[in-house]
Amino acid sequence: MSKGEDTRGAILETALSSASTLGLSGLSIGELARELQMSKSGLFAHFDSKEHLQLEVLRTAVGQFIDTVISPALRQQRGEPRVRALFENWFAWATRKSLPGGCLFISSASEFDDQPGAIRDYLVATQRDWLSVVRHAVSIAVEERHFRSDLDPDQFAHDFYSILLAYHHFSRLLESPDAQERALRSFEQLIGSARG
Amino acid sequence: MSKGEDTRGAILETALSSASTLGLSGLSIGELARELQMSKSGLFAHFDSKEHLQLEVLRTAVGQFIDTVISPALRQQRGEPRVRALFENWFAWATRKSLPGGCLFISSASEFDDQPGAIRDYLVATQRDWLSVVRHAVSIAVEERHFRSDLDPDQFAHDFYSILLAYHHFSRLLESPDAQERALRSFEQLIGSARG
DNA sequence: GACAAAATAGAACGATCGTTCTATTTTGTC
DNA sequence: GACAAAATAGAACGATCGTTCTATTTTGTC
Repeated sequence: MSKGEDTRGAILETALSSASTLGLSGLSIGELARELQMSKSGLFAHFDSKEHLQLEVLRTAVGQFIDTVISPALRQQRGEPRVRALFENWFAWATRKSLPGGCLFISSASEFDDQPGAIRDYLVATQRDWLSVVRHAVSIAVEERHFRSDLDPDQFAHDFYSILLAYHHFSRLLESPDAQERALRSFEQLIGSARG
Repeated sequence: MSKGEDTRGAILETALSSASTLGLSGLSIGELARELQMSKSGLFAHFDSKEHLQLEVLRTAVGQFIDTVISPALRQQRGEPRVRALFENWFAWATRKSLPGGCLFISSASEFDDQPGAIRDYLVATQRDWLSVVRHAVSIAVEERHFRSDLDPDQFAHDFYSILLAYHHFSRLLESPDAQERALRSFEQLIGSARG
């Protein structure tokens, strides 16, 4: 790994962490340079534009999401266990130390839902991918007869993600101490109704 | 109504609308002044600080929320009809023309969940109030024997709001055409399980 | 260690930010 | 319509924004 790639990686780590609390738009090249003790122009040279930096931050987050949430789940047994793993791993993701402000995808969602452009497009694609990973795991669980055959995997994926969205909202803004417990309960109910 | 109050009201209307798409932090006094064809300093004089302007925008939104969602629901029959009205009225709120960017409370939530201060405090208080309005309507429905007696109104309010949060996410970012239909279906299921 | 290439720093750009100050205009009352 | 009060405008502030340019330093290769 060359020096440049090293620096670039360090910048993206720091930027990801601060984007999770300040939002992607809240990122400031000057502020990042100060944190990393380098010059604005030196930092800028790695990305050519702020939007490109923001996209790279999102790509970094996607990489971590795959490593933390998706890949470990794929190593679990097909069917219900894998669906459960996706759910549990997501919590590990949303509470990991490198994301002090919670899931970057969720916080960026309302930030960019009205801002057309490359960032919004990438966010939308990412969310669609995530939903289809869940949907696919669910249809495998139907195949394996862990879930009932008339289950709608699309609706399940939707309800699955709803639980996570609500958890994020309640735990971060309202600081409800029972947010996680509630999410777990909702999830068990969802699984229960899927078993039929 | 004096001239000053008139202007102030017009500023808040415009600011609310643009905050719904750009976020509360995205508000710019210079940009607002341009839209309203007045001077920055003339506009500024009404609020004394940007944070105060942001708080007043939120207060304006709360007023509209009460008028659109809560008051009409309180005029409905106690019990399940009132709970239904709260749900339906919320959709009118989230799609109203003065909020082109959707519900300001939801978009501000992830924007300020990591920014301590008066705005965050006010948002938290607002969300708590809203949840307790729902909770109260639900316990009345229990009293009226529309819902089963062992129903947990707190959990119901949580699930109720989860549906709205998910709808907001899916309809705004992913532009799912079936988001509302899905929300309605989830709501009917929630009501069904509450009847017991 | 010479040397080109890669990485970083420094200074400056035009633009915009929120805010303060003073001057001017408009409003409402007698 | 005179007159004080209220509302608005204008100019300027220091700070920060993303970006561009040129100069310097550091890296990696022979």
